[in-house]
Amino acid sequence: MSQQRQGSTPGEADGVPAFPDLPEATIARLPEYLRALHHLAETGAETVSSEGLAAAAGVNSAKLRKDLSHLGSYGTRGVGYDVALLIDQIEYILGLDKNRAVCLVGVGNLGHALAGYAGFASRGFRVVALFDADPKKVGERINGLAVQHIDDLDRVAAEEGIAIGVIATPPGSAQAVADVLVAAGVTSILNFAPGVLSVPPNVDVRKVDLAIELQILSFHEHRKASLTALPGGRSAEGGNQEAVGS
Amino acid sequence: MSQQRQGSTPGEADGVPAFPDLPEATIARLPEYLRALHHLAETGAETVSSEGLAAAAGVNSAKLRKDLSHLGSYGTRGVGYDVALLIDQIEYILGLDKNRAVCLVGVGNLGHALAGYAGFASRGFRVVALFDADPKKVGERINGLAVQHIDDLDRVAAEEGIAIGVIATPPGSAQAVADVLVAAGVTSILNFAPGVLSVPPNVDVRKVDLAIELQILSFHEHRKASLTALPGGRSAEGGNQEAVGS
DNA sequence: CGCGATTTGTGCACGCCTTCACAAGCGCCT
DNA sequence: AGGCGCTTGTGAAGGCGTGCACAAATCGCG
Ligand SMILES: NC(=O)c1ccc[n+]([C@@H]2O[C@H](COP(=O)([O-])OP(=O)(O)OC[C@H]3O[C@@H](n4cnc5c(N)ncnc54)[C@H](O)[C@@H]3O)[C@@H](O)[C@H]2O)c1
Ligand SMILES: NC(=O)c1ccc[n+]([C@@H]2O[C@H](COP(=O)([O-])OP(=O)(O)OC[C@H]3O[C@@H](n4cnc5c(N)ncnc54)[C@H](O)[C@@H]3O)[C@@H](O)[C@H]2O)c1
Repeated sequence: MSQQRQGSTPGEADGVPAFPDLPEATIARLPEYLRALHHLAETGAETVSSEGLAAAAGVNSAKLRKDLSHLGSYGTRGVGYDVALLIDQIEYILGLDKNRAVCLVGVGNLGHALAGYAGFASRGFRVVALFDADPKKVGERINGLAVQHIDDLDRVAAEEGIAIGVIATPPGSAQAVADVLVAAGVTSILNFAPGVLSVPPNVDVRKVDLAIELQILSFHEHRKASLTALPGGRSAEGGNQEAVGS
Repeated sequence: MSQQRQGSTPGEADGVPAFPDLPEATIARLPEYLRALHHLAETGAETVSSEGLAAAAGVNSAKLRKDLSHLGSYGTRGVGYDVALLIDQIEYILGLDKNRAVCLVGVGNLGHALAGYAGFASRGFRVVALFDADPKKVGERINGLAVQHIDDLDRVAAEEGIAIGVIATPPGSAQAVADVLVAAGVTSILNFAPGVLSVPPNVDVRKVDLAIELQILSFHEHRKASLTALPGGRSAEGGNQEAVGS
């Protein structure tokens, strides 16, 4: 009710707590901090300094402090951050305490691997439904979950309260599947099919394209090769030489 | 004008052509332009305007023009860009004309899917070797390629000239595998295991973490939910397609 | 009780990236 | 041949993110 922009503590038992608008870059790093924190917690650490956590997450310590400062003051000067408390905070901000329901569309080569992936459940998500358009796939059970026909998506999504959908179909079907998901009320999509999806502005799309990742790496290979080729004149590329630098 | 070494065509028979240092953000988008261009080429388009290509790639047209301008002037004012020429240009810059050899380590749930993925070959990469530490997996054939023991990685990488490695092992093994790859002369790594890899500065690492992607989506779900819970006001303005590549 | 060691939180400056707006260039039509 | 419409390429401005450097805050200890 009294949600002023000055609300401060998010753990507030006030129904709808103040929601800080974090920079997008910060949001993208929070999951990495969270993973590092869980790892620390398992090793028994109770507190951690910004320096230590930054190292575990692979970032600059100043950046980490600034990121964490955006979600409130949860550190103690001279001591560090309380690991358990920080985990709760980040999980709250990311909305992971909701144990969100996720559905997966396209149980092919990749979808099969995703459906059996334990890393989802351990990080705050429940895969509650699998869909495919191929009648031969429907009924197949993966990890105790039966593949359903995509025509049932609308109904199942409503029943299970699914807000996040994962697309693992061929590129040609991705837009159609996205349309089905959106029509079913899904407002977040993770897309593995190469290509651009068109969705309403209230729907968030993130894409994962392995070929793009490899092509970026390839660029740097190309760049590195052209650099090493400059001084010597060796036409590299193909023969592999040992690591230079430290 | 301000640049001194510029204007060199890629097909230059000069051995080592000038290599423009593109902004990292531009590099990350080139693969998306390339995919869109291939799609256009298949539909028979000979030229495309910055507006049209930008729409196909899901970006702003000014951004696209600036990106392309970094690799030279390959457009024609009043007409647009020559599709075939631009494809060649981008593929050259990304080093895709080399048809790079890639190896995959960890033929488990995910690795199996990756090994059978046709999207690598069609986008400029050859998966030439599969490795695993499990004796039961060694010898298994996937897509005509036999799984080899990771102890052979060093030898095979040298034979095949492998510069790019993909890690699909459990997180606990990822660092050890990275060390093996680096020792074998691999200078680019795509890592699917959650966690931070430590590698020499001349080695590039890109990571793909599905849980992170979902958690970012979860944050936006949380944000959207808290907005609709507030008294009226602004409905989410939301970004369209955002792709934050690492 | 006060002091020094330690670590957080942040003001600030810098550089990168995005976006706008428009002059320059090109082809086509008259 | 000349003008007109279209599109590229780019200067400039603004915004965002990063990293430095330091004051403020806290704890432990004498
Ligand atoms: N396999 C990989 O390692 C890999 C890696 C990166 C990206 N991808 C991408 O992921 C997607 C899936 O790849 P894959 O190898 O699993 O392909 P696949 O052909 O093995 O599986 C696709 C599945 O989607 C189903 N499908 C097709 N149209 C559908 C529709 N309209 N509705 C519901 N289901 C439908 C098919 O029945 C099939 O089961 C592709 O876009 C591919 O480019 C795959
Ligand atoms: N399965 C998925 O959909 C999925 C999704 C996202 C991320 N991941 C990540 O990808 C990785 C692999 O996942 P998975 O489900 O395929 O696991 P998995 O257990 O099915 O497969 C792992 C494979 O790696 C092999 N391996 C283990 N140690 C090795 C070593 N030192 N050298 C070589 N090979 C070794 C194992 O023998 C096994 O075959 C994990 O880190 C996981 O977190 C998986």
